[in-house]
Amino acid sequence: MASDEKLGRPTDEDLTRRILEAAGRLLGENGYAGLSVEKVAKAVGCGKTAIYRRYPDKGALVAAVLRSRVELGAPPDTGDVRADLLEHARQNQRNQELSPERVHGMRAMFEPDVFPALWEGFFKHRREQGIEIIDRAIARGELPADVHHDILLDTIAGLTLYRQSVKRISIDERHYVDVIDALVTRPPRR
Amino acid sequence: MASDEKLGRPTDEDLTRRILEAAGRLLGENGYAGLSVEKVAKAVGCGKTAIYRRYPDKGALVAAVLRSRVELGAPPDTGDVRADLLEHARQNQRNQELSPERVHGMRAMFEPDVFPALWEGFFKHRREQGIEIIDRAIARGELPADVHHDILLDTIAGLTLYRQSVKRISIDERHYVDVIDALVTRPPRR
DNA sequence: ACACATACGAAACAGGTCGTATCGTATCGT
DNA sequence: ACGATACGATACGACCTGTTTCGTATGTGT
Repeated sequence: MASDEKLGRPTDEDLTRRILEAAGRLLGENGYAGLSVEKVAKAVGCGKTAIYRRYPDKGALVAAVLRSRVELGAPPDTGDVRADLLEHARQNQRNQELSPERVHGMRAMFEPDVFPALWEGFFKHRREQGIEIIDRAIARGELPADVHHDILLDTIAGLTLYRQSVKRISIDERHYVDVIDALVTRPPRR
Repeated sequence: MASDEKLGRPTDEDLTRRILEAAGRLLGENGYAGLSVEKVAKAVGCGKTAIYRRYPDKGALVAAVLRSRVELGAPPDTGDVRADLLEHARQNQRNQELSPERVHGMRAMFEPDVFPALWEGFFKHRREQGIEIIDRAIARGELPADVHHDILLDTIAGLTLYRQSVKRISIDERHYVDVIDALVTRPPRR
């Protein structure tokens, strides 16, 4: 039995890092369609083999790039639902906030070959964190028991998504506060 | 001088219609990347020439498909801002409401070669209609003069976008009413 | 009737891309 | 030393984009 170590030459993790870095840069510059695996290999100075061994196809590579640039920290728990939702919104914004060129990267999440992996690895998790925030608020009596979790969360998430991916403009924290205040004061019901 | 008629054989408008129809169907089935101009030509029974004469590239073709399926009716003017915004939101939803397979078509709007044409031909126009609704509401005293037009409109538009393109679920009219009510009651300020 | 201008379908083309396969070589554990 | 795997290089088939060329069809102006 001896060891759990894998046999053979180990995968070069530093190479993995460089692949994701270069792919991210090229994705930001040229968009999903303009990104070619061959260019990534060229930029890194490796062969296509190294890339295809790690990711089954281009979509998986791009999904990995996006996930590597996203944070999935613990959901905030300040005791105040407005503060929690504000931090939740901030996290949304940070995860989507890319430099102007890289808006292409963000939009790549809608590619049919990219989205499913991102839903499983990211959106689902984010939703669960939001649900937690709201459930705690209900328990504290800050929100009515029949509040519509998803509508409330999707409104906040949608504002960021629309701004970043359509209009390419970030949102002032003050405006998040206004929208969250409105939604908490008159919450959508089931 | 005589006539304004164009010289030569006139463009076959029925063929144009069939091209957009077939392109829309294939786009819905296979997404943007899975759509090929050659397949469209094959489906229609025409040559690629006929397509490239109408649209300079694949992106323009897809943009034309999306615009052909979108309504840009007059902005509602009921005298009540809540009713106007609800109709505005309904229009958003109708414009994005595609059968499940066709969610691919919707997402194609984020393609770098498609988006610019759609911004000019659609989003900009929709925004102007929303601004009009809000300005009339301010004039009637239903909204404060320092309301933040874009944040209010983007919140409504974002909810639909997030739901349709990320979660693929339509929104009950009742929930639009709730969200709009909250936003009008405590509007985001400048 | 006839010339002209344009649209049409078919086909070939160059350039790029994806993803696979095949080399020989390098680097690990046993 | 040996087996197993990663690595770089290269070639490959299949497909796609967008251009061009050809002969043909269909309109207008004289």
